[in-house]
Amino acid sequence: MTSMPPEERIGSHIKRAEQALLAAKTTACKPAAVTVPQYAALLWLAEKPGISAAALARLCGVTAPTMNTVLKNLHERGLVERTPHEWHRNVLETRLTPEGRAAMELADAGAVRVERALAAAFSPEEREQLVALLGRCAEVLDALK
Amino acid sequence: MTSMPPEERIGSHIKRAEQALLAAKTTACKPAAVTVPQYAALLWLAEKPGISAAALARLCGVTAPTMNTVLKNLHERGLVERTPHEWHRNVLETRLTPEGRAAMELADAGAVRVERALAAAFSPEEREQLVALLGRCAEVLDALK
DNA sequence: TGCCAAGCATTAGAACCCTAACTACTCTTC
DNA sequence: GAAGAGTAGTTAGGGTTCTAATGCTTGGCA
Repeated sequence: MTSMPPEERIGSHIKRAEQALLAAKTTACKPAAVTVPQYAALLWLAEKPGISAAALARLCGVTAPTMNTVLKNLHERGLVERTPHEWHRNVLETRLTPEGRAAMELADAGAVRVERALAAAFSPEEREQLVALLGRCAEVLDALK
Repeated sequence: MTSMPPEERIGSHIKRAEQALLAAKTTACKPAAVTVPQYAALLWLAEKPGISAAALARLCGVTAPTMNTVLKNLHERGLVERTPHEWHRNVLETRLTPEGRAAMELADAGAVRVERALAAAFSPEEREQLVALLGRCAEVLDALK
């Protein structure tokens, strides 16, 4: 009595691929003892040292409170340090510690391995198609908001 | 110093599409006052009344403890009922209540609306391509496990 | 000068999701 | 009949995610 069978729902295929991706990245990040969101934050921090938590949240596609908890966990483990900004007393500048950089590089090696394996499964044209089609998905769904 | 730019990572495009999908479905489920995972559980329960929580978890692609918490929330709100199985005393049969069915139908209307809008953005050939490419993604990533 | 909008950080509360571990029951096999 | 395998349910604990709300600082504007 269902109005639309699961197989015909494009969303279920997107979700399935994303689940597999998350699982693969989780195991890839395991040697570094960080989670996937933690790795994402560390990766952006390596590229933009001293960024604010709010800006980092935007880059990672999460909300500020979410990034707050991620950074809290990273800070408790000594992977990042947070120092007050010179002028904007309210802003905390976040940076990688040496341990944080090491963890990021270890996790990145695993993540890149996953990405390379994924990319290797497609021809350059297929890759381009896939990215384009996914982009249109995001566009349509965002417009639906 | 990053080994691979984000734009070249197929995974980031998959994640982006999935995020947009989740956001769209979340708003679509809002009139029924259920979350997306709750809607997924209700949808399968409508199709397979009396299913066990473990089997439902497998259908929804989550673990048994996760489904346990989802069902607990649904049960507290009176959307599902759970009765002991006749023979297998250990099994709890889960069924929709009338309120649960109403919520499912309301949420399903919104979810189908999202799926139709998504499908309308592609030609039949493109749709087929997208599903095939996503399937290959899941396959490759699962093999990586 | 003083007010106010904007941005940053944080807390609280709810929900989801996982792994790990434990308990209970059924069914098969010896 | 009894041991073991398999399945179901649950608890515990850590982590991520959201919305809503609060407090703080800064900079623009009257």
